[in-house]
Amino acid sequence: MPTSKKTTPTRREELLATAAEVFAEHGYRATTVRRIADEAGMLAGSLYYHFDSKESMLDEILTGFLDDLWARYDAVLAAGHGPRETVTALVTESFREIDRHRPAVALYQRESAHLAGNPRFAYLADSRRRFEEMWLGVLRRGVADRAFRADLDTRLAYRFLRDTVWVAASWYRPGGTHSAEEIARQYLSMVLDGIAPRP
Amino acid sequence: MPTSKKTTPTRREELLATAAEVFAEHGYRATTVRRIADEAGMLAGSLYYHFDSKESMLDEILTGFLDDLWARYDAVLAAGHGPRETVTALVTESFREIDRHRPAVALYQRESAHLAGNPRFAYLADSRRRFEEMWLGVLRRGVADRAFRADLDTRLAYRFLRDTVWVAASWYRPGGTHSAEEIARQYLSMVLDGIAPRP
Amino acid sequence: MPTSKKTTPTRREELLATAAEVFAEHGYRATTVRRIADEAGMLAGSLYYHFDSKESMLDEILTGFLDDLWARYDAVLAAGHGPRETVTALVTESFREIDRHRPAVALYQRESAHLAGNPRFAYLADSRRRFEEMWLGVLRRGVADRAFRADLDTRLAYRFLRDTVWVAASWYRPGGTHSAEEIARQYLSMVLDGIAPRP
Amino acid sequence: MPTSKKTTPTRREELLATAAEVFAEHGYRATTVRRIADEAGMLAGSLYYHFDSKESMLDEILTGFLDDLWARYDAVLAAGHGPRETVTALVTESFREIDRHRPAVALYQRESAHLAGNPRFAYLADSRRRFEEMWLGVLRRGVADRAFRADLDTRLAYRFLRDTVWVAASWYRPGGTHSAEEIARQYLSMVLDGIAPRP
DNA sequence: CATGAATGAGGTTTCATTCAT
DNA sequence: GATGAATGAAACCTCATTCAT
Repeated sequence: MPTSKKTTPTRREELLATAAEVFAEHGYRATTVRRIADEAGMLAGSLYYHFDSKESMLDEILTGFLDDLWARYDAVLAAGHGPRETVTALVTESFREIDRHRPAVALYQRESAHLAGNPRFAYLADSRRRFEEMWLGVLRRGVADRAFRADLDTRLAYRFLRDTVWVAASWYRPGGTHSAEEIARQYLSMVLDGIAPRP
Repeated sequence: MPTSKKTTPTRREELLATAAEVFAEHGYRATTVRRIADEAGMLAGSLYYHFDSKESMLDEILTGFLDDLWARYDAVLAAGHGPRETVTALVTESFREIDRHRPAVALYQRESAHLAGNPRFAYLADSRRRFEEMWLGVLRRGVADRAFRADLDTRLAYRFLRDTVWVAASWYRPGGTHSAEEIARQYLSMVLDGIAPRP
Repeated sequence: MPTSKKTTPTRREELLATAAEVFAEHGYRATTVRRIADEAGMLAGSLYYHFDSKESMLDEILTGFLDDLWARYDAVLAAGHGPRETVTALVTESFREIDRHRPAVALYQRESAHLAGNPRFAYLADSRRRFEEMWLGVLRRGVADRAFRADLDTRLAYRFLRDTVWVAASWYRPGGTHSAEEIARQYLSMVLDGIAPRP
Repeated sequence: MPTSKKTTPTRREELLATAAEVFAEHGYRATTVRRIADEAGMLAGSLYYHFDSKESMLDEILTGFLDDLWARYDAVLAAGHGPRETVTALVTESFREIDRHRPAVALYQRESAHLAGNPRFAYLADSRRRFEEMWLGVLRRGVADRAFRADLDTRLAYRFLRDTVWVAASWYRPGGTHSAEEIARQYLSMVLDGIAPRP
């Protein structure tokens, strides 16, 4: 019986959620601070009572998402499952994360590549590296254990998995016909077993 | 009447290639006309001798790419292969297109969603629709023909394929270790047969 | 009967002292109300319980300083000394004033010129005029009395004295190696007798 | 027949002169970019074709002045005069500099203290140090040579001279009744010999 | 007395675009 | 074909000030 930790969100959190939504829809650059303020029912200047800059909103949105994501990934990795189960759990957690933080994930997908050059967002490159290590590790172990095909190009498979999962944030809508878990199951069946029928 | 077909590229074409490169790297909004001009070794104002506007550069880049792409897709569809072969051919052509027009593809991937609302770029929504119809048609026929698994969620598989292929434009570099055809083969083996070993 | 004459300073006075310090350091314009409030350990809005506006703080600081200064100058002038003694007394009182109200003096020196146009600060121009009259009077009397050199350009000497004294507020720090009186003595010896040795 | 080296000033130089004028009159902070542009007969944004920022205008004005000043001071020092002549020459050059670069000097006087903390303006602190060394050197040599009084407090005299000279920029107007050289002569007679008659 | 939150005016800066030369 | 200079709209941000609590 999980007691909801969610107390009433602070004004900051509300505003960040609004900002994330708009950023995700139009892109960071194309989003004006005025637009966010409009959406929040205040004047553009008023946002600066809560945040230092437009960039710091972006920063907070991305770190909030990544911190949460890694906490969950770490829990999965700590469980010590076999490769197939680990892939399953990681993909499932990823789709759950899209469910929880859709705008942040879409934003991350859209902007992280060119933000990574900015010192303030160096953690994006760090995260990307951990990501790569994590997936390559799981995939290689899977190949070694014969959980995955021996001829698998793990680097390519890593990119394939990474992209496939996160791009879903661009079309996924919480409360749609499929739950995050269902989408994860479908994706996994394609990735693990392919779309061609097994004999 | 010197219509240059594939001989030396015109100055326009050179400039468009430059613009596409910069757009792809930084995003359309974040790219300044001055930056494109710098890269082309001229002043910002001088670009307006060649193009009406920044938007018209974007337009020309995207139509150039889509016209080419559809010509090739249409050729594949006209060949009348079976579903598995058609998927194979379409995916292969897609990766070849990334090879030929990488910046344009990356740009398309990044910007098409929110450009679609702009009347000038209505053709993006049209293209997207044709895309969807094409893929859904192939996939459904494949399920009917038992070329693909009976339990395949074709809408989800469509998104999966679409995203998976195009996102590759964000990391693919022509002249890397894998040719476009090799990457296509690897992707197809994952999509068609999965990463788990077949019994 | 709590009229605080010179006992514990009221909160207003404390806040004005803080404001004067910050104004003097960064200039009036460059000083934000928030900065003053920070320094005073409160929020910007809270200052408005004590003062009408940022400008009224400036006003109070400047009038406080000028009222005090003129009371002292008037006492000197009323004493009816000769020119040399009067100059000595005025310069000494000026340095004492710097000692007592350093931030206010620095502020006055820095801002009075362009504040003088503002009707609210018309008293600055008045004060400047009285200043000029006072000094010119003393210097001219001194020349007439042969207390000062016959060839003295009194207008130039006036500016020289005025500037020389007040600019000291920008580097003087109370509690330094020299007392106000000592600095006054040194200044006077330079002004009255020059830095070259007297035969 | 000194051939005027002054070719027609570039647009940049014209704009800098305008900016310096306005900065000097109202202070750097209180001066809006729009005000400068108005004075120059253009729109605020147009200034950014010529300069990176308001700060870079300030920077260029100050470096232009200081470079010129030091070139002249260095020439004086290189001449190897005795202390009294050196002081005379330095003060005279200073007043000439006020004549040439009045707004820049006024600006320097008004803003250098609090700009010095800004890394971009570190050269202000450097210049101030060289200034101090130069003056202290001359004064000490003068005391040793008996050109100046034995009891002279050289540190105090340095400040006295420094301030006295530069503050004149706040009231000096080129083309007034006194030439720069005349003012210098008067100042020097006060500083060197005092305002009291010599016996 | 003080806080937290907001306003609104105005500031600096960016940038696509124009145009005479 | 290209340059140098400018426009003008709109962006981000600052800050004195207000006010309910």
